[in-house]
Amino acid sequence: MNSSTFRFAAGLPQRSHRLDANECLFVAGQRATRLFYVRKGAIRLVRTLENGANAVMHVARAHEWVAEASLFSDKYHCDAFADEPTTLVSLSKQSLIEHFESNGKSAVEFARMLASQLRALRQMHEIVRARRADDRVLTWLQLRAAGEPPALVLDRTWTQVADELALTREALYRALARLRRNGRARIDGRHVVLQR
Amino acid sequence: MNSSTFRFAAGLPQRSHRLDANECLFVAGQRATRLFYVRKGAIRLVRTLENGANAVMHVARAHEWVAEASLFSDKYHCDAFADEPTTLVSLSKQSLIEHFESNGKSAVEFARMLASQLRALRQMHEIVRARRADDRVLTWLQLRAAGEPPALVLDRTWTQVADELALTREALYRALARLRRNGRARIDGRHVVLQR
DNA sequence: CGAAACGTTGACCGTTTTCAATTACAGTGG
DNA sequence: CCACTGTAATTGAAAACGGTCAACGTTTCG
Repeated sequence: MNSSTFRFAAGLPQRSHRLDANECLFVAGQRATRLFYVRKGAIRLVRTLENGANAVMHVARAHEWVAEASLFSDKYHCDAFADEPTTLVSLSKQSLIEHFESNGKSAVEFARMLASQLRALRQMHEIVRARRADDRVLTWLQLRAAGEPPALVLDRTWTQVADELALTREALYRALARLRRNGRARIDGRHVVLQR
Repeated sequence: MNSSTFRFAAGLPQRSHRLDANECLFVAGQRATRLFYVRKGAIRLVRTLENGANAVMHVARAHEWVAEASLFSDKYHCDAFADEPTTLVSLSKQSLIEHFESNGKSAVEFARMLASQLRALRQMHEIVRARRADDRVLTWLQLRAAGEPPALVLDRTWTQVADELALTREALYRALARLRRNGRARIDGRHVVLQR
């Protein structure tokens, strides 16, 4: 997903944007003429349901595109708000599509990025479908660990990991404690070594 | 996702395949030279983790592609098995990529399909992240309902819905019963009308 | 026709959430 | 340099919720 740089958009005119926390980037129904890329911060995509409830559809973080799908639709179908102070760049959809259509290699690059996001999301989706916290945590660690024995160093806080796994941080800490007790993993701060 | 027909692959040489239930389509590590499309049945993509555990990464059903991501990688990174008797067609990756690179419009079509899958999956992902069964069910129904009052007719069994929502069917029925009791929805067989 | 799957509900059990409290640490302003 | 504030990390106890098991009627399909 970090490979989602501008390789395929090189040379196209860009605009910069800066939003404060909770500031609105666009709302559902608005004509979608530009595609956004998050430089720093995060954008929350929210869909307002018929009964007024809100469903968060996605949170686009630094180095991710915002609603790539809108590249292919006339209107945005979500509201977009900054989760925190955020800087973005944007491209004209029209010029981007024209660029792709006349430059297949760029289009393939873009498709490659979409496919990679899809693969990553499928992974997370299957993990979150697991019912027990231990399964989610262990699978997540295993998918990230490398080497013999498999090991990794976290690049974020455990609290953030808990959120990704759709667990409370308490549940995550307890799962980690169990893994440690059962000898399935050695965990020291952000360093993890899986056993067996 | 059903729009993921062969528009963008028209004219390219294709091969047909037929698998029995549990028959293997490919294994992780094998060179990925062809891209598969499910005509009928379903293909289960399984990743075997370092400790021998299996994680189902995805189930590709009729009218879906199998591991589009492998279009961009040398090797398959999952094992693929037929969930039931399944028929597929396949295309040479190389000819497909060449086709895309020289024909931007087709590449954009392909990207459009990937983006639509991504959007759909993000939706389901956010739903499954919800902790309470009622929230998952209600959000799922609201996203599908249309009209005034919002209503829908299921195109599948409630058991299949339960699986999509990562709930047991019992939990789903109880959630439906609660929605009915609270007056949030009128449910009769596969017909649902949301209230308020 | 019979078996398998679907639909539905109750009781009980296991796991997670919630609430609460404590320690540790990093950044901030006086 | 230090008290001060906010967040992360950690654990316990009680409450809420979904899973599992069980039972039963109904529908579907070979």
